[in-house]
Amino acid sequence: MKILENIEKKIKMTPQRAAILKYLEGNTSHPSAEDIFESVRKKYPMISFTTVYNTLQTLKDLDRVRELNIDDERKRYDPNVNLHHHLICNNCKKIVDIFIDFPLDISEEEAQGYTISCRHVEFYGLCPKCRKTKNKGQGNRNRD
Amino acid sequence: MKILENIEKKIKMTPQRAAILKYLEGNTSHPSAEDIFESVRKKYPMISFTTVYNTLQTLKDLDRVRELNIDDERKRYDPNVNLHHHLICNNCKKIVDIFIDFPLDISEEEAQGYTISCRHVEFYGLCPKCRKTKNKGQGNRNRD
DNA sequence: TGTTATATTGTAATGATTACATATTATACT
DNA sequence: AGTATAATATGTAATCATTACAATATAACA
Repeated sequence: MKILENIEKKIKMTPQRAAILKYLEGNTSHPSAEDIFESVRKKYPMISFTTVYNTLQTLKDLDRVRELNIDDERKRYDPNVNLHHHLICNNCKKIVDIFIDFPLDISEEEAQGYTISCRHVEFYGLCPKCRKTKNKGQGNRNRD
Repeated sequence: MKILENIEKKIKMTPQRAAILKYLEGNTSHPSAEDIFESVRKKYPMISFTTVYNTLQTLKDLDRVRELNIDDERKRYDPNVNLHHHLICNNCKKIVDIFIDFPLDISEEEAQGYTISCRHVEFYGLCPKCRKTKNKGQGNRNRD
């Protein structure tokens, strides 16, 4: 399901929300709240950071956005809520999707009494760009 | 390798560090910095939060501790640096270990040019205790 | 068009983590 | 054992992401 699909029926549509939704629709860059804020601000300079967080919360509640904890510095958001996994660059923090259905079933005993609701595989490594420029004093976050 | 093994040869040993190391050795509770601070403080009331963070940084640099991003509220630390995965309760944030070697190899194409250095599977769910007490206004972090 | 619930904004608060300057101390070398 | 010194501990302040809140504005619906 697309993030925008039928969303106007679920939430009150405002120009700010429309701009955030437009930015997120089909976006595979796994933006942080700040990324979203900075991008939307170009068209709506009056938008508030709080609105970005509020909208993300609303979208999370409606399962239209997934919050990722893979970046140790900030939360990242993914409008693709279908099952998939992620690969992050330890240097620039660029995240890419991994669409593989790994066998991750575990027994009840292994689950130690927990009821499991979801699974996520995180791959950590170095992206092609950072591998090339390693050992040159780099350490900057990706800003594609 | 145990966390304490040969560690005195690598770092300057102090009573504070010894207390932190003792707390971490064999600890499977995946404590936060605050957990460590509060526990160590019982014996060493003068210990500083900064010392806890500094020591954790030192241990990370020496690969004696692994920093976990699985809890969205705070970083958690694991003295077991051998390959394993984790299961977290969405309610109380209690984390348990999963010692299963899942097949997680991906092709070069699937890695999209990244050099992969490690893999981590995160399971999310509800622990037995929280499942029982659900819908009773609970929402509290685990404090075993 | 008016009403009203809901959203937006700006600012302030919070909470985790880091930076920094000063005081202390473990270690190595006489 | 005594001392030098490089590393560590401490306390406080700063930073950064995120959340709380109160006042204002507005989309949706009658």
